[in-house]
Amino acid sequence: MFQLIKKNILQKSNIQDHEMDRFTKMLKTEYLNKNDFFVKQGEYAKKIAFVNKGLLLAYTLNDKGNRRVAQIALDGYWTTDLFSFYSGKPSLFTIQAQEDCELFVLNKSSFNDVCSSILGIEKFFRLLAEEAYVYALNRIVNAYDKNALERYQALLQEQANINQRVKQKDIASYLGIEPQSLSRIINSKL
Amino acid sequence: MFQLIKKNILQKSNIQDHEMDRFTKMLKTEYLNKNDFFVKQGEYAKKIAFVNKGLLLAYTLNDKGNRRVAQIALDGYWTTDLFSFYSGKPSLFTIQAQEDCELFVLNKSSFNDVCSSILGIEKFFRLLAEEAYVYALNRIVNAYDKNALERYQALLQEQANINQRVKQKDIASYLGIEPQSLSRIINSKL
DNA sequence: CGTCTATTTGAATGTACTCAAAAGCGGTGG
DNA sequence: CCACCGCTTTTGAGTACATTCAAATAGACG
Repeated sequence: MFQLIKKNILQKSNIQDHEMDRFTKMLKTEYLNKNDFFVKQGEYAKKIAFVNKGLLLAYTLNDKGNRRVAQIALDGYWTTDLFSFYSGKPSLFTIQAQEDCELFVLNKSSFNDVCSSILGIEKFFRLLAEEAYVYALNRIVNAYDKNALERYQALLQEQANINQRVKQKDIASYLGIEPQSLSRIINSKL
Repeated sequence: MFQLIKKNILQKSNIQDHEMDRFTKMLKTEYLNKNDFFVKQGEYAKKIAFVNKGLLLAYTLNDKGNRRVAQIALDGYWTTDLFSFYSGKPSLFTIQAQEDCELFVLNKSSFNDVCSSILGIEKFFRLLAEEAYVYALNRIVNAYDKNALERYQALLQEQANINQRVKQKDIASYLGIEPQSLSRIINSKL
């Protein structure tokens, strides 16, 4: 049941078996149906989720009322509105299931508990956040220095099968372009 | 001597006085002259620095050989090439002093030591990374949904005096535009 | 003072956007 | 089971914001 999350954690931090067991006992399994919300923009993110199976998108509504996809969370990813989760302020993003999902969830107090009481878990989440930051910083640089085609190709390189699971318009949004533009890019490459 | 860094840490994590003393004893003070390098792209980031005084820029060279400024580190900021520091691989960014700097520095083993041995320091760095990630994610969304003028205004809002310390061309680079464009933006607002 | 770099200004260009509409696809109900 | 409806993707034409190339001016540093 917990193979994926255990593997995920052990990649970054050495956790003893008995500590890992204590950790997994704190997890609550939650199921979301396609289009269900994990958190809505403006509400409060009280939980953090490991995606054991499924797919969620984190997006904001921009000035024109369109989605801007900030994050694509596939199996093996952690997701929440981190700003809200950790500041207690309203969420900046809506996080919505794009497929039926199986999540392992920690609420805020469980999260704080496991961080402070289980040796190695706080370190795991530090490394997770650092890695996410490194990745985000590179997205910023690419947003400015790469054109839409290059960004699309780079994404396919990382996540070869993403266009089989994520709608083209959502990939476009994630890449910072309009769906029409991505369509043109894809159909003019020949 | 350590007021600024103590304040910085206590904002995120409760650290006992004696632990804080142990922590500050691990710090090495380093001075950089203007234009000195903290780390160069392609080399190895072996240290992480708290900027007690001064200003550094982190940038990469893009395909055309131009700087792309990814990060502006003023007094009170932490900086390093986090990717290199934590993976041991070559740096993606060059970090260079733009003013004479006073830094408090930890090498990798000191950093790992203080994280694992001082209660609250690992938590501090987790929260620091999480906050940086949240900030970066918002920069991505703004890169895509705001135009150059809006991004410039938002930056001035956050860091009102940044244009007195950072060259216009470096601000332009940080905002993802060419120096000519920022010049036009500034001089056509009237 | 002279040189090098930064900033400003001009004109032409290009990438992606906007508005618009057609075609394709998928789910739902008659 | 097929017809319909809504949403996604494609395609076209005109537009806009920022870029590129170019050159002049201003400013900083030795």
